[in-house]
Amino acid sequence: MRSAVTKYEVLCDGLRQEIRSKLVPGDALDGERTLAERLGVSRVTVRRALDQLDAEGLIVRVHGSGTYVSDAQLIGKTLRLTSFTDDMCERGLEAGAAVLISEVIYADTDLATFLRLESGAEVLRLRRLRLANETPMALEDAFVPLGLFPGIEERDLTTSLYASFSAYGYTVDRARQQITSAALTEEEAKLLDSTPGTPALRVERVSMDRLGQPLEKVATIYRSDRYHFDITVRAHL
Amino acid sequence: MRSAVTKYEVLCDGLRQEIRSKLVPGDALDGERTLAERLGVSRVTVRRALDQLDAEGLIVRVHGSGTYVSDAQLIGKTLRLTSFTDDMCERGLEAGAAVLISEVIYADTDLATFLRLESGAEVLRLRRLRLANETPMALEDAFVPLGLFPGIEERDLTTSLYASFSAYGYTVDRARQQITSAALTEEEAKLLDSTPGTPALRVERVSMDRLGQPLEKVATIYRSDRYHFDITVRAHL
DNA sequence: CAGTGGTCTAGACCACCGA
DNA sequence: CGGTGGTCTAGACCACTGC
Repeated sequence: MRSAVTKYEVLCDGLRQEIRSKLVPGDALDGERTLAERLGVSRVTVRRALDQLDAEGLIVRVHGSGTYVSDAQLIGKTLRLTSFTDDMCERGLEAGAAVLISEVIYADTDLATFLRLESGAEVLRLRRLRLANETPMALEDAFVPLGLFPGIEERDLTTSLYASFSAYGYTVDRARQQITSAALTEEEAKLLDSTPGTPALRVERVSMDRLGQPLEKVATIYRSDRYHFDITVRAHL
Repeated sequence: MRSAVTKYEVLCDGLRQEIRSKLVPGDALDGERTLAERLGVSRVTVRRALDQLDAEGLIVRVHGSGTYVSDAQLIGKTLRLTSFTDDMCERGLEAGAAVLISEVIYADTDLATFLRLESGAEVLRLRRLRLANETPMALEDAFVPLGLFPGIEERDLTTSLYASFSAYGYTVDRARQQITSAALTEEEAKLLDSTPGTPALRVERVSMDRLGQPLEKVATIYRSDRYHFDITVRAHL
């Protein structure tokens, strides 16, 4: 847990707390000027905090009327990028991974393009079975450039890759995902404890840091009876 | 096209233009103070515009160094809620719809919960085949509360429902989507010009306005060989 | 009409980067 | 060190809501 440092972060946390504990959906918050005075900050700072809560969907601001607590439970929080591990945590399950293949390969032109490398560059290929409470959920093929993460193949690969990345000073900021569906092959079905031909979700993801540097390319097959995507998308940008 | 009214919107558009036309990824923008002076606005306003572009992934700000154009093409634009019609437009295809069923039904408890109605309330059920350039892409079942949209069943239902909504003063602000996969049934396969058992993407969506009022519930089956989801998700928030 | 949120300003100080 | 972005302020005016 990192503590908030800026005033608006503190304010945000405080308001979140207040909303969760004292208020119910539909309740009005204090006006911006009132909040500013009560908390000893400027109105601009209050607004910045409220902007944040608005973006999170916790509050609704109505021009000329006031600021209200929204139906938080109706607004899925997901739209946020999460790792498989976080994902399972949120569902109250324990994430695990069994490493099936861990090998150093040389990027073909296709992979090199995705990861912005020269073709032939060294890449760790990591094939893992992802588990939730010991149950197979997904089959994952990750490709990680060794140029960025030298020696990563020696680390513990049964947990979140994102955690390992941060040991090298890289943080995943965003990811581009492509979601399709496909029938399970015989091998996939065997590993996922299912039957061949069953429809499954196939997700290809390229994760990047804040500067757009690709950190990994992952292809994952999810058992669609055990996993689905829950996303909230917004219109205004 | 609606024209921008506020200064920061104008600024945003101007900067977007400049980035697209004069600059390439990696180029530095003018400093915030320089921009403010050049454009005759305050620095706060400049920052607000830059915040916007940052959120869109068009620029990268580096503390102590400067603001730079990011690799725009690597950052998928989608994360924005789009209607099928918009979606097809963006891909350069012409969207169409063939109405298969249009009937008034009474909400069962399940549907009533999703749409926040009392069970038994009147709802328009609209089953449509969605087309792109005449080719079947998806099969859609939409449920629209007639209490909010009286007489909507008399309107042109071969285009975007979202457009009809705005005629009633409602705008879709966000939607909660659940993405799974399923095998095509015989009926679905027939309509989609495919074969039964083929894996397809199944999306359930509840669209809401800014206040969280549910406007429609839609279940859609996409031919996964012709359609996939392309989304960019972000970590920070 | 008074009170709300929305926009905008001019100026201050801090933290960080690179020469 | 100077220049950059990041945070914060006090105060102004506008647009909208609801009585």
